[in-house]
Amino acid sequence: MPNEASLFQRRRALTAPELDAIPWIHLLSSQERQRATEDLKIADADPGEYICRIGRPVTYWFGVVDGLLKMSSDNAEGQTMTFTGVPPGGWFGEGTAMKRETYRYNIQPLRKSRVAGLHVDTFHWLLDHSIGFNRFVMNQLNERLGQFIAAREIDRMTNPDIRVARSLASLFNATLYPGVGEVLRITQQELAYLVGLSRQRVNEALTALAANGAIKVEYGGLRVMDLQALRSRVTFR
DNA sequence: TCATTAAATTGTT
DNA sequence: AACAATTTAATGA
Repeated sequence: MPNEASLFQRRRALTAPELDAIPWIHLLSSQERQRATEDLKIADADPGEYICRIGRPVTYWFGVVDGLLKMSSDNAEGQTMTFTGVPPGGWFGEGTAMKRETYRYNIQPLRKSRVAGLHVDTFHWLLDHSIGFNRFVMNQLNERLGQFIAAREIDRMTNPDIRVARSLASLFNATLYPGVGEVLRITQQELAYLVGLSRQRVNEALTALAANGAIKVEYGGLRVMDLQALRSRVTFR
């Protein structure tokens, strides 16, 4: 069984474009950036592999460079409950990293992904030294709070079309996931896992959303045409 | 670079 | 859950 300890055994340094794509790197001074760059690691993660597990002590603050991850936890009955997906540009675990506690959820790739990691000690060093970094983390926490409130609302939705629409709107959050852009790379099967519907039903919902002009369905991905419509549309058909 | 083949994804029942 | 149709990725000349 692979675990997070083995993940960064396959690590390597980041290439220049990979480094450039990290949203917070540009907020640092040259000195801070140098320290962060020296510590940053990147690794390929396979589907099902654990990037972090509930209860394990925090060792890294993680970011998605490429691919798609899912954040989940296990409830009392042992059932797995998926909270959300994490698309490219997303960084997570800052709350736990700040408190140096143990992870509160499991993170696994839905497909082959490239994951970057910053050691928790370096994370704290940046918190102690960089105002730009603090601003990023604060903004991140604030946005995520909004996400979790939205997620609770989504859970109460019974209409599958609306569930899919709102979930998509969350994944297209430009602040939390700056790597996504216009096109979200996600298959209908992957989206089905995230929203907890069958692939068929997701396909039907996507067709309806496309008919409304909110998105365009592409092979292996979705293009946003009207993000507001995804967020606010109350009913379809 | 192009043609062929395999694999992945989508649309539908 | 199964199937056909479509798109992409991989392979090799």
